[in-house]
Amino acid sequence: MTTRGRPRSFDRGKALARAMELFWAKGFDGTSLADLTGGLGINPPSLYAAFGSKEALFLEAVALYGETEGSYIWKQLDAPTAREAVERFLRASAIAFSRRGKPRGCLVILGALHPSESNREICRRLREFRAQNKVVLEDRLRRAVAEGELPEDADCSAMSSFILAVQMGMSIQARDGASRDELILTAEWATRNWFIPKVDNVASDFARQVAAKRH
Amino acid sequence: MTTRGRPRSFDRGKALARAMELFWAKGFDGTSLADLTGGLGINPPSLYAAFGSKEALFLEAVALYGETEGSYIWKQLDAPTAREAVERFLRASAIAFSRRGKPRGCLVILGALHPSESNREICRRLREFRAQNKVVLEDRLRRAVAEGELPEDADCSAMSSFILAVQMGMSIQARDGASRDELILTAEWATRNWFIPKVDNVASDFARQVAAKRH
DNA sequence: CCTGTTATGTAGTGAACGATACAGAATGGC
DNA sequence: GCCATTCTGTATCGTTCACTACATAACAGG
Repeated sequence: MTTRGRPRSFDRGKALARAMELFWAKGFDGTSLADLTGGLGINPPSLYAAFGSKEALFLEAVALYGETEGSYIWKQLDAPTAREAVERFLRASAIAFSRRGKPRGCLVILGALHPSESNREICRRLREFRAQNKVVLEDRLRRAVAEGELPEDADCSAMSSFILAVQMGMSIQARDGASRDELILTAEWATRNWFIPKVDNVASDFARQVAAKRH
Repeated sequence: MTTRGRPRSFDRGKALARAMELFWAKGFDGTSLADLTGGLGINPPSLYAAFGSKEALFLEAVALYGETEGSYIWKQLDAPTAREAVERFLRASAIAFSRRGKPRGCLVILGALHPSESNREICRRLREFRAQNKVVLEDRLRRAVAEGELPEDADCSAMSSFILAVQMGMSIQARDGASRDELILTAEWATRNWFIPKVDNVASDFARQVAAKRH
C-alpha cells in the first residue's frame, strides 16, 4: 500500500521550499493563497491536499527555515568560548539576513508580529520559537559562567536579551535595505567590548585613558 | 464662513488618537476599516469625510505618534553628553514601549514591515522616518566627536546603526511580552561599556584584569 | 421661512480573501 | 477490464476587504 491513486504532479519538497521563500519575503498575512498557488505553480486543491491549510504550510515552512538558515545561525554557539560564540552568532545572522536572491531578515522574527483573529496561533508559535531561542543562548552564557569565562554574577538573562535584541534589530535593518557590511558592523559593535564587570564607570575611565594614550 | 453645514458629530482629535492606538496595536494591514469605524464609533462615510482614506488616516496617526511618544524618546538626545543622550534615549524607548494600557513597541518600527501592493507607500514612508531618525542620532554622535567626547575616528554611522538595532529589537521584545524592567536591562546593556577605542582585544584583557582584581 | 452646504446612516459596490464541491484523470491491485 | 484510491483543474463558496452612492439630517446665511 505504498503509492495508490493518481501520483502527485509536483515536487512537494521544492514546493515547500518555494512557499518558505514567499512567507519569508511577505510574512504570513502578506502572503495570499493566490501568491502561493501562483508561486508554486499549482491549484488550491493540490495545495490543500499536500499541506492541509495555509497555516500548516507556514508551520512546515518555519520548520524548514529552522533546519537551514536557523541551523546555520545557531550552530555558531558551539564555538569554544562564549565570546566567539556570540560574535559568530551575530555575524552569521548578518550574513543569513542579507543573502543575494533570498528575502532579507529572519522568517521567525518577521513572519507574524501583529496578532489577529486569523494568525493568532502562528503568532504564538513564532513567539515560542523566539522564547526557546533565548533559552538556548542564555544556557550557552551560563556555561561560560560555569567555565570561568564570565564572572559568577554575570546577568546571563539580560545579556541574552540584549544580544537577541541586536539580532532582531538587524532583521529589520536588513529589511530596510542595510547592506551586509552595515549589518556586520552592527553585529561587531554589539560584542566590541564584550563583558566588562560593572564597577562604576570604570569602563569610561578606561576609555579615556586609552584615548589619551593614543595622542 | 467658518462653520457652514451640518457640524461634525465626533471629536476629530480624539478619533485620531484612537485610530493611532489601533494602528499601533495591530499595524496598518492588521487594522481593518471595520476595526477603525468600530473603535472610533463612527461610520465609514464620516471617516472618509474627516480623514480621506485609511492611508491618509494612518499617516496622520504616525504624525501624532511622532509628536507624542516620538518626541518623548528623541528629545533625550539633548542631554549634555552623547553617552547620557544615548542612555536616556534607549531608556525612554524602553519606557515608551511598555506603557500600561498602551500598545507595546513602536508604531514607526512595527507599523508596516512587509511591503505589499496595498501598503507600499506606507512602508516607504515609515522606512523614510526610520532613515531620518538614524541621521538625527548620527549627527548627535558626530557632535560628540567634534566636542572631543568621542575619538576622531569613531564610526558614528556604525554606532548609530547599532543603537537603533537595539531599539528595534526592544520594540519586538516589548511586543513579545518583555517587562519594562527587562527592556531597561537590554537598553542598559547596550551602553554599559560605551565607547572603547578598538585596540586589539584590549577590552577583554581589561575585563580579565578587573575580574582578577575582584577575587 | 427657504436655500446652500456639510455630515450622517443605510446599504450597498466590486475585488480579494481562505477554503471547497465536483467531476474527471491517473495510478495500483485484482 | 474494472474497481478503489488519490490527485488535478474548473468553478466556485461565503466572508471580509476598502470604499462609496444616495437620501436625509443639521447647521449658517439670507
